[in-house]
Amino acid sequence: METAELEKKIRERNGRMTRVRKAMLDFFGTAETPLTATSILELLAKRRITANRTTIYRELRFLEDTGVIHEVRIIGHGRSFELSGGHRHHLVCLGCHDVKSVAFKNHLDSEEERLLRDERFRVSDHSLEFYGLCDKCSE
Amino acid sequence: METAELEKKIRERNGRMTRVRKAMLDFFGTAETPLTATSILELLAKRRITANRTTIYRELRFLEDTGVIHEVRIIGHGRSFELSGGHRHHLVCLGCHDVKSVAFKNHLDSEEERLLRDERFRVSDHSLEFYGLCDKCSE
DNA sequence: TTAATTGCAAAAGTTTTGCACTGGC
DNA sequence: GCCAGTGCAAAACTTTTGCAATTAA
Repeated sequence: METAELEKKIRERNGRMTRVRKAMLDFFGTAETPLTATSILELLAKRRITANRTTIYRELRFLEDTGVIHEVRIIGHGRSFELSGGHRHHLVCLGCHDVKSVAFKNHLDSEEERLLRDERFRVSDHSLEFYGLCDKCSE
Repeated sequence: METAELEKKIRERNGRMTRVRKAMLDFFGTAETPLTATSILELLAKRRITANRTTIYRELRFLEDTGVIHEVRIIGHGRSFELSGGHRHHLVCLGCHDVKSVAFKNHLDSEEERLLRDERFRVSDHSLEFYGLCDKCSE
């Protein structure tokens, strides 16, 4: 999503461009991995920006409600979020515990059609995580 | 997994067949949805079995270390677990919040090969969740 | 100005740990 | 009897809520 588009979405919700919000949008825009409340606090600290943990949680909820970010759940990690659009697939290294978001088209459309037919389940979204070893951790 | 096979795995780890463990194996064996510590406590209560929450967490860890169960992470739900082998795919209804485990073969092998080639990521496992509306909640 | 945002304190929920006691085999 | 399993209390984390103070527009 473009920065301009993000700002537009936020304005629509009567959102203001505050110090913390701006920094968080920046973090989400550049991160290659989903972010947790705690990791966001650490990133803020590096930039010498002080913010209360409560503010981060409230901001995460706001950005999620606004559709700017979405939640990601990965085994062995805390509740995390990433920018909406495109992503939703992750490579989770069981060695160094790093998580990399990868954007790629996959062929789950036929699977989703099958679920609608056989299970009468109407898929609107999906998430896919691969667990294994990254290049560095493969020895 | 067969009950006999489960018991064997547990014996190998010097595990004993206790009241709580037996009940939990039964729950996991029959549940069609992943179970959380809290839902297990509720199931135990229905059977008039009293157990401390700490015991449940310790048992979950034991069964996970033993390879009997594995963790499942689903958006909007607490940390949950299900019996290992086969499953790993879930239909998550955004209406009633029910989660159904479904076993099916999928065609991610070529995707995993691609990840090894392009990303040098050695996949050992994956998890796939579909979010949407179940039959009842589709109106 | 004025409504959104924030900080702080407190509460609620989840998960882990230490230690002494109990119970399966 | 031995050692795995358990309960209890307490601690460590994570997330939410209420309220008063602050600030972007």
